[in-house]
Amino acid sequence: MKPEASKVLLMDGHSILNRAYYGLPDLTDSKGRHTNAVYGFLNMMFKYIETEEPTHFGVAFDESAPTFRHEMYSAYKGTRKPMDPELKSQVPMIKEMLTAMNVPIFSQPGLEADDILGTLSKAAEEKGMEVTVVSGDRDLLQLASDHIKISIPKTKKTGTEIEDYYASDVKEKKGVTPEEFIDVKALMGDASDNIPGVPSIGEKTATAIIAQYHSIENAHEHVAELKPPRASKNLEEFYDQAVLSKTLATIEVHADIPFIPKEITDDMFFTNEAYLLCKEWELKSLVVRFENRGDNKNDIEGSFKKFGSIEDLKSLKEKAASGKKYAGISLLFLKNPFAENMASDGDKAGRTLYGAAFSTGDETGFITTSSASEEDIIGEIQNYYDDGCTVSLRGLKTILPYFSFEDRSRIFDTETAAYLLNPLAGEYPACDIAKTELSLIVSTHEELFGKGKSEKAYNEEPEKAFTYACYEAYTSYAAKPLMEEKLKSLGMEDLYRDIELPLTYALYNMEKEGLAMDGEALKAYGRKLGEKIEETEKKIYEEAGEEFNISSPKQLGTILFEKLSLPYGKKTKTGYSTAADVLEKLKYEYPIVENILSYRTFSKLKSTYADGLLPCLAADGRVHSSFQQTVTATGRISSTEPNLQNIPVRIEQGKLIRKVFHPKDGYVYIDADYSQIELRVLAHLSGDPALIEAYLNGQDIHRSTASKVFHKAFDEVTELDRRRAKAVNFGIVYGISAFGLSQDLNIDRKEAQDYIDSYFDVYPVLHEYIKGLVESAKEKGYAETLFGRRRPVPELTSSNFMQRQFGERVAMNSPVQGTAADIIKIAMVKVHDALKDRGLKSKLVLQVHDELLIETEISEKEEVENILRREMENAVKLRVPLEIDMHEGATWYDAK
DNA sequence: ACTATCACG
DNA sequence: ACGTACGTGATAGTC
Repeated sequence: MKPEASKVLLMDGHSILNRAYYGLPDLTDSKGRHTNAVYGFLNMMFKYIETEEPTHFGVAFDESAPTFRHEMYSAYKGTRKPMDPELKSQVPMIKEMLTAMNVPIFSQPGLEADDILGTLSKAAEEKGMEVTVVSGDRDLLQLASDHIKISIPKTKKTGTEIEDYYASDVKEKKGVTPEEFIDVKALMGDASDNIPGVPSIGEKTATAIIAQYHSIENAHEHVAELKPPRASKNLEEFYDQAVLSKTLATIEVHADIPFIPKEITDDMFFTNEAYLLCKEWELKSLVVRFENRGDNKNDIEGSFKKFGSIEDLKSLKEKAASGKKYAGISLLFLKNPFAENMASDGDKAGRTLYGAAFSTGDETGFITTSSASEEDIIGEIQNYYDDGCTVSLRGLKTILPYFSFEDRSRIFDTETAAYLLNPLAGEYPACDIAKTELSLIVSTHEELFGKGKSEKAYNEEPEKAFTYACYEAYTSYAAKPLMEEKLKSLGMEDLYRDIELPLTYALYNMEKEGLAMDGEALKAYGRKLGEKIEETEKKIYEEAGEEFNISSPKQLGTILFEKLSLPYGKKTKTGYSTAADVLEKLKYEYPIVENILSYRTFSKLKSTYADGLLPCLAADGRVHSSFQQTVTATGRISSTEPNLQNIPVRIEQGKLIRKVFHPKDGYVYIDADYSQIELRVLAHLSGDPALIEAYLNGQDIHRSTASKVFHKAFDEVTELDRRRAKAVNFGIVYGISAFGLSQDLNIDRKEAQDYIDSYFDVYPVLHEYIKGLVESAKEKGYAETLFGRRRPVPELTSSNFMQRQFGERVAMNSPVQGTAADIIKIAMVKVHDALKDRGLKSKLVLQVHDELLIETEISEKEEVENILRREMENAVKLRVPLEIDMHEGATWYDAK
């Protein structure tokens, strides 16, 4: 193709906007405008402009007025489902943006975008131009030719994939020519376009018929020969409908449109008006695109240097130490090739340093362990810190094994800060921090090294490792002051400095200590479960009359609800529900169900706990779980590999597993857990006098609630009353709903609603408070804890009733769960620091949301108990006392 | 990769 | 008319 050949790019406006809307997560600017579809559309547009390099460009939109084809089919079927308001609001926005960019918009009353695209592409082809039509709609394939390419972007989890179709590709992939594709559609119909088609003919049959006969008219002539017979019969009967369908499916290519696509000139796209819109809608990466136009690369990348020796790092470090006195750093690690043989000891766990970047903003340098020793590199950075300088980094917990950063006030962790600023993101890689805080576009780890993300890639591609580390160090440097400012203005400065950052140290030490586990005892426990499973399995097969996979909900459902025809309760989208609450109701009448429940219990215990924990046992005889500080929406921590926060305790057979966790010789466990911390938090936050008084009097809170709600004397409350009141108390904490409560108590919804109503009559102040929480979250857009931790609740503005309802429960629950999380974090930090400051041998080894476990040296028992009680009960002063239960034991089982 | 289930708070 | 209790993580089965 001649380079000066004209090339037209046409986009299907609504279709691409639609794809972008459903393909991207919800994005809003600070004024609450939804922008994800606009953002996705523009990114897609620029991608095509860059890869296709067209000379002419335009975007087609449907007119909102009903069109000829719409009217014709509306006789057949009802209406399309209405557009989400969040998407609808973005239609005028994208048009405004395109207009600002001087991009021509084609739309005309009475014409659909398809017809415009059809007419324009054929007209362009006649003029000898190459054409690319971008749409998410496969109907457009009928327009493909040798010079007209239909390009269909697909947004997948893995990124955007593009399918391109010239006429030959349509033939190859669809088995028919573009023209014949219309006839295929006329036969198979299209529910979303309300094209009726012919009954019983689907895509396969339609394609086969048209491939042989080329048109519906010709197929009709040979209707007697058609296979299968049903298709033959139906085509005869519904031929009129097929002819109409063909009309409906045919895209107009001779519409009367006076416009031609506009030639792309310098004044298209990057106009000042468009720039201002990007800024207003906070489309940060587009703002950057505008600002960086001309010099493709970000300016700072030019300042990145490779250090050839430790002297280079030293001189930059010294310059920094005498100047601004703070720097960003980034360390890259390799998986140690011997890691498999050296079981994790919770410390430098199978890692070796590949290189480190050091950034002072103006200058950023990277040094690898091929030009300096690991000791020297670490030493220089440690030295810099020891000179009283401040270090900003990302992921403090993984870096702590290499340094001694005792003075926390001179450490800034961008990851933790980013989590506080938005706890919903899930992950906080440097590229996201750069984008959010600096409007800087940086390649992601995956973009640079691919999906496998094996750390070996650093050795194979040192250039990329260099770029990656420098950007991370630079980002940590540049984002620090901005993030600190944000934390301050949002009132989260103390939360960050006094709670989260010190907590990282406590979590690091907990991971390092680990929990001692008796591998042999665990194996024996596993064997015992194995026997139980076999026994139970036999009984089930006997009762079912056949062998099947009991662990397969699908097979189990078939056996129970079809073969044995038990009454089924709920259904899931894939079949019958076999969840425990359904089976629970059947177990008294059907012995097989009881055995199935036992089987479930045993196999859960064996697979997840007995077998699951064994590979986690490190060479030092201990289990080193990872504690995640930046995962949960509410501020709790989580535990992985293994999860030590869900070790069985409620179930008798499961509880036994706690006997395999035992302290080392000369030590005992001391376990302390808060008593009803969430309900106490709620009493404090709401200020409800009735609730507060019950706690001040040291009453059994559930009994007290039952006595009030059911109007009975305290001593006359039955166990059932108490159990119900307890469920309501829990429900309140979760953001109560009558349905949820009725499920939990196995009562009907009406009765559950009565309980809730009576509950709120008894605690009117609490009721007002809870209503206020929802109001406040709606107004501010987030829920917050006593210590200022925020959780955005975007669901509250959703157009979906269910989503909004969920948002309301979140608004009620997050401040309670979150404040409780804040409190135990404070206690953890205080306990951890107290043990350390006194030089005790006893160590904090586990946190389970409202519980702390300390491996206690025997002679330190009393001191540890004092510390635990004091720091936990006085972590914060509330209107009600915080109480703990504390036990000691020779195993975790005994300490509960 | 997704769903169903179930362990914990 | 709908279909839900809040917050997690691991496993097995299915696609």
